[in-house]
Amino acid sequence: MRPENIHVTASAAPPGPQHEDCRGVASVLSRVGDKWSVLVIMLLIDGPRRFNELKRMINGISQRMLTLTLRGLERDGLVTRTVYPTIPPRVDYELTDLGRGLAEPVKALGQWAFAHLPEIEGARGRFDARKEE
Amino acid sequence: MRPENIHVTASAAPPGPQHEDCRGVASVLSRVGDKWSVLVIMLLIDGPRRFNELKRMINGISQRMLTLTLRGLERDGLVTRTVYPTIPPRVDYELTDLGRGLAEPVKALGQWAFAHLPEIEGARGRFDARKEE
DNA sequence: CTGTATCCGACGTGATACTG
DNA sequence: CAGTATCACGTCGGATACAG
Repeated sequence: MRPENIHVTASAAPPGPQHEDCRGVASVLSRVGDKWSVLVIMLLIDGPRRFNELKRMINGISQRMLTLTLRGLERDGLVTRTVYPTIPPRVDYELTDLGRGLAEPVKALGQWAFAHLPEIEGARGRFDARKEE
Repeated sequence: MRPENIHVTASAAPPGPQHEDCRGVASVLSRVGDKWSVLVIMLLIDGPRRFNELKRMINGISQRMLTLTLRGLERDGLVTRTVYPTIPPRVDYELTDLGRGLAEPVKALGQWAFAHLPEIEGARGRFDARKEE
């Protein structure tokens, strides 16, 4: 997210530019669009998880991506990272209140998506079919 | 969006894999994460718009990206594209019922993001500050 | 006006190897 | 176990030029 000018948030019409809080909003939206972030949030909803625990649950994510995803979530204050200096080391990730708050609208969106999947996939099919003559 | 295995949707816990509708859900979520798509949807909420009208309203989007974004939305059945074979040509884009439906949870998410921007940016600032010693 | 085609650099992502 | 570092590759996105 590094666009320069955007003019929305819930506005419209030709009148003119609005604010630039949109950039911030956009950065949050893109986190939702991020494949792994949403997944991780969902998995953390009912309690803290360890690193490899998450890795196994997701199946298909690389170590690298999981690390980056968790860092991003931590940076945004959505999850906490607590290290137990035992050996072997143990790190727990847990949703913050903020994270749990975000989970709600995200779930709503997910449910909408799930409910309308047939329509969307149908539309895609028709669109694609029409294009290849 | 071409991951292979994901195990969520609203689930959790170690139990086991779920379905693979998640891939579909993920594809919808990534559309929301897409910077431009959400913007365009918001702009179309109160009526149809022409191509260049959208282009001007967004300011910063390239012609290419606007075209691609609109194609994507059209493909998913979220917007309709109607061509008036006048000269010069005129093309209107309008939200479908499905598109308007999607706009709702998206707005909810946008409002949450807007409301919690301060917290998030604060968290980011603290996180970044801590890292550079 | 509304696109499509091409070039090209920037970034995201997975695979792999190595460290505390 | 929980990361970091490096590399190689593919895609995304902007700029530009051109077409209907």
